[in-house]
Amino acid sequence: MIVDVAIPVRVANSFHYLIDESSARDLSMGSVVSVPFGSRTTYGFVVGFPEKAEVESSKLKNVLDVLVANPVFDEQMFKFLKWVSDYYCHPLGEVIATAIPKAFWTPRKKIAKEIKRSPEARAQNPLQIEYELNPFQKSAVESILELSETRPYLLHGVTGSGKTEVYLNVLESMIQKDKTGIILVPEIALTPQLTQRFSSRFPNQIAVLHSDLTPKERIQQWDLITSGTAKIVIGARSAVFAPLKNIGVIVVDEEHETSFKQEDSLRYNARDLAVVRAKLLGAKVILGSATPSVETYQNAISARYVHLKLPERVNKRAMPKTQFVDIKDKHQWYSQDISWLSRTLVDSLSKTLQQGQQAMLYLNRLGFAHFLFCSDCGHTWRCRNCDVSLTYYQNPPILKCHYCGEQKKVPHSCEVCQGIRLDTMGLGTEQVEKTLQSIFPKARICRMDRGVIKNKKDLERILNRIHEREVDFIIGTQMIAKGHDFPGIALVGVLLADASLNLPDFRANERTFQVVTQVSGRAGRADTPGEVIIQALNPGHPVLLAASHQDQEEFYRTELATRKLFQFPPFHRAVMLRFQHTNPQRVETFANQVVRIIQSELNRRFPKCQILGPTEAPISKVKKMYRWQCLVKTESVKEIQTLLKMLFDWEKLQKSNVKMAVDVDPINLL
DNA sequence: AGCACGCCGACT
DNA sequence: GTCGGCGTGCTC
Repeated sequence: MIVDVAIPVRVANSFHYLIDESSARDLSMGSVVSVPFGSRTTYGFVVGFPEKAEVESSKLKNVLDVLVANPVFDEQMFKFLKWVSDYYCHPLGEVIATAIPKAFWTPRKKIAKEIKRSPEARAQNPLQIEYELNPFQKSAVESILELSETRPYLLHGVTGSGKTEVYLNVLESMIQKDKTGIILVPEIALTPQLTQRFSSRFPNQIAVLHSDLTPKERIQQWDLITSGTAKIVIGARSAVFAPLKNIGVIVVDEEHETSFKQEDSLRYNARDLAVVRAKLLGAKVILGSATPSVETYQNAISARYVHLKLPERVNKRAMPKTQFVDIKDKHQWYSQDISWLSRTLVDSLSKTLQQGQQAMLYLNRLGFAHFLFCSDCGHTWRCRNCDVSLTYYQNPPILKCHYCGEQKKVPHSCEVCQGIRLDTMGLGTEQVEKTLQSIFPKARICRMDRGVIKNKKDLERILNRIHEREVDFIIGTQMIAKGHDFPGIALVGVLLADASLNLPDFRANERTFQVVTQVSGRAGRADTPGEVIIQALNPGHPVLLAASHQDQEEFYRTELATRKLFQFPPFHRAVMLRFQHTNPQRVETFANQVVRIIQSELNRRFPKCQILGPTEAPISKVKKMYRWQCLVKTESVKEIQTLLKMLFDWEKLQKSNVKMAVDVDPINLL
């Protein structure tokens, strides 16, 4: 007999093997087998039983062993995995290996009989508070449970409007109907509160999957899922593949977050896959956000999705008051040499401190300063492997590359002219902390960024200190914008609000709008409305105005008009082709060749498709590899797929050793 | 992705 | 003379 085996390698096709009838009897779709592959032995997944082989039968080798006879995926899951493989143009074997990692199906010596609880589940709160749903929440839940509706839902609610409570109620109803659910969150290690709320509402029925688990914990959680003990899976993007049976709903919380996109190997977007998987299963899918992605928003207003709104904060907390400071204006500066901090903000900080309240400052840059330079000759320190400047850290004193991680000691003199007058430029969170500490010597200041928070424990410790009011000022990067519940923030300051508006990325406006809205939403307490101060070079920028007035419709209207005009997503689909090689000449030549071929093919078959580039990538060198890229834009997914299939043939024809990677629906254009 | 095969530089 | 560098090509 012949079996079709998908092997986790970077080769598009699957491979045929021979197996004798008796061994084949306990084999089925989804079994794992061990096979000879070239000069080595590897494993693969059985994906078919073809009548006859496509290659001459003398070439066929025998299956060596059946590793797992019991299928590791069922028919429905296979359909999904196949879809993923086709859509992202990624080898099926690698897709399966990504979805169902080796650790989970590798036969284990003893299967734990007693059900072990995850740390999250153990920390359950026995006190279960029943919340009264407000009318908006109530009607959202009813609408989602409406059986005849099959479209995805956008649950669009301002910060603090009680989206989680809606998820909980929907889940409750699903569990009653003996169905299960998946909750996808961006970086679960950073959202202990959400997990706790679910654990206390559904004791002993939760499995948690995220990157901070030990291998052992991970397997335990997986066992909870496959054994049917866990009815609800909470996890980061890979949880979209969770092998739950009878899924009734998939929730994507903070659906606009870019961390749902995997940026290496199989470049999938878990939010999009949630929609696809739910559709294949006939399950409900809920995308929740206070600041939906432009793609999702367009789907909602065009009625492809059901648009549910939660316009009110729970307990009717007032929205914060916002004021802008024009930081170009020297009169606004706190002092002559501190141009990034305004008197207005310092005054408000000082008031907040006096009143015993907490303030939060947002700046999206790690370290002390953007780069180090020599005041004598102008030399700047850059990474040897990547075409970027090295970030200057003061504590401990190092120069570090944010792309490859390489670091070195801070020099005392210039490596070019031996001058010793070294200086820094560009602001980072370390510097903000240091400066504020000198202005407010008594203030208790903490930083929240990747520099100080390495894991879940660090985060929990800092969150606890904030909750216990052991901290007055919190300085942070993106991390503070991400859905943590800070009950006592009276003041929020955004230091350089327009820094991110000028990135070479068609989503620069969207990102800025989202982060400013989200950070602003942290301000305000149950009893007092909060205050937001936005410092910017161009404080009148419509994106900042829209974010501060919470005038969302205005933002989406203008942004959608721009996207339409320039034929960007969501009106056109995009595929990024990335070329990499250690030799800059060869990448350039190859990228140009490929683009020329695509261009002629497009002219002939898909005149509406267009191709931009090739251009050198904005970060032209990373880890010693020179990077070129081009962007293909098309109106239909089908065209994209046809195009990509052709591309693979070309790639083979070229026999080039320049690496070409395909990124369907790219998020990161750098 | 691995892994082997193959053709050029510095070592006992 | 060999060890090993990584460029190239293939895997049912």
